[in-house]
Amino acid sequence: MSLSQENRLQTIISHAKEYGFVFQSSEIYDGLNAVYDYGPYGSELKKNIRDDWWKNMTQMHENIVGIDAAIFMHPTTWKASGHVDNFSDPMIDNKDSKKRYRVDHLIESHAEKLALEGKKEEEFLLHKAMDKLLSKDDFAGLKKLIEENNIICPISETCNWTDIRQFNLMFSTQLGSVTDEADTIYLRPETAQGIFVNFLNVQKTARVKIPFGIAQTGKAFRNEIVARQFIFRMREFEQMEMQFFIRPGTQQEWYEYWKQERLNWHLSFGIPATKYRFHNHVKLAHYADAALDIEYEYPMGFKEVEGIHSRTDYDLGNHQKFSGKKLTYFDNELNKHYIPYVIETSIGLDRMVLLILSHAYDEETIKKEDGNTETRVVMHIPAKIAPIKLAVLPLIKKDGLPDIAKSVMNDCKAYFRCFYEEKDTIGKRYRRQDAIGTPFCVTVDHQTKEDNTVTLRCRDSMIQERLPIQSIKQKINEILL
RNA sequence: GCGGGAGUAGCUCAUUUGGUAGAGCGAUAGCCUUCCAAGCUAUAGGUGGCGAGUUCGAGCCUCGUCUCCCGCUCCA
Repeated sequence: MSLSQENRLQTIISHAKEYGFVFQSSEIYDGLNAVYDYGPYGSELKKNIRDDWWKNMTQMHENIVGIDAAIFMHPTTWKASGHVDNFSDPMIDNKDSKKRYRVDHLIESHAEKLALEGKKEEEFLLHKAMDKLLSKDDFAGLKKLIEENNIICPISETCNWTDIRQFNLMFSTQLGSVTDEADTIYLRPETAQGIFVNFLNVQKTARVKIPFGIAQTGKAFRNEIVARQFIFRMREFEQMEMQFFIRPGTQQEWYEYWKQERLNWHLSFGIPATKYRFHNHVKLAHYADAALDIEYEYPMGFKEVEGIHSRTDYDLGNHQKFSGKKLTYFDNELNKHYIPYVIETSIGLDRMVLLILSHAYDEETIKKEDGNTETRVVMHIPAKIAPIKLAVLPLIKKDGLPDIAKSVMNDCKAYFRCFYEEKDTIGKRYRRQDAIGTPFCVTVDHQTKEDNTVTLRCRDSMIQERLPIQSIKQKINEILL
């Protein structure tokens, strides 16, 4: 690898733009922070990854079924899930220590100090003022309260504060007429809740028995404080999630099972295992009793691409509580009702796209016949998810070669994505396909007219073999499976 | 959000101390070509991220703003 790591992400971003994988959103208007669009090849790649995941999770696991839930959900969903309470606190930063605090925590700790000093009256008044301002979301008033009480940062010991900002994880909007006391609804911050609220619908209609899983892919939205590193952390992103419902008490074994199963899926793309590692969570989220990340070594270091969470009965239990509807499962073998436990596998599709781009991008130094060397930019995208599977190329655009090539194209295009091109020299066309990760090129030459054979050129090895024209379709299909 | 760096053609960059923009690659059209980007011809493409200010004159100086990268911070 001739590229230094620090330039590598930048190089990949440039390549992704130049060859139609990823564009910045609304670029003609200077873009929108941390929002990106997928271009012609990027959207194919993303779709292929999604399809492969879907096939692996549903088709290959008989006890997993899919759903496609709406992005909008009843507002109470997010109270039950814990998102409303856990992720909407006003925060303030100290400009000297650069530390960020929850405003209520900061004021509370000052109140405690007052209490310790015996200043009960002041403590009472401070609490009262804080509660009043908090209930009105009066951030300016809260900041004034902090300054008037000379509440300092415990680290820098200064009172040099930024303005107070609300970090609400969820994007909100209004459903129905705004003048009509419309309810605030949220864009889902995770797809998982669409699965949980449909638990009984799915279980009964698909007639599945525990243990079973529900899979779903779809967009989720998080108003990240800091969203960066290209498509790694976006505010609008796509998740591929599966919630696996199990008997209480069996979560450890299923946790281990899915940990291995999911890693196997990653390795099925031919990516070296050394590029992956598990990271066990020490601090657990509010819903989990065990959690780990599957991390991949991106250009910017090991980062989470997928999470495996043991979510216990937290979600179903809370939805039962908030909805008043029973969400239990009757287990015939145990002859009893229970709220199932859940193991979740949750992967970021966009992170997976970046993973593949990072893995695939290569600048090869190759020797030419005249002894000089040159650089070949090639995307080693695993064949089964490559945007284009086969490029069909007439060696030159006369002598009837294009007609034969077009017939190959027409013969294959119903089975996998093909690309036809006759412009420029054959070498140039090969390199163009390398740059977008097309694993195979078929070239029609003059010999084709004599014996109905063509050459099949492999992207990674650059080796060509001569094959009967009729065998191409089947050959590519076999490799892709 | 704080600190640092950066925004000039699709990409990589250049424009000597301010004088109204160039190159390579790429793209498009055509010619030539029997297998790995470097033949020939022509064409397209930039209100220098955007907006103000200073100046006779701003890509270059000042301010604001947007966006990207890095570090810190945050992270279900």
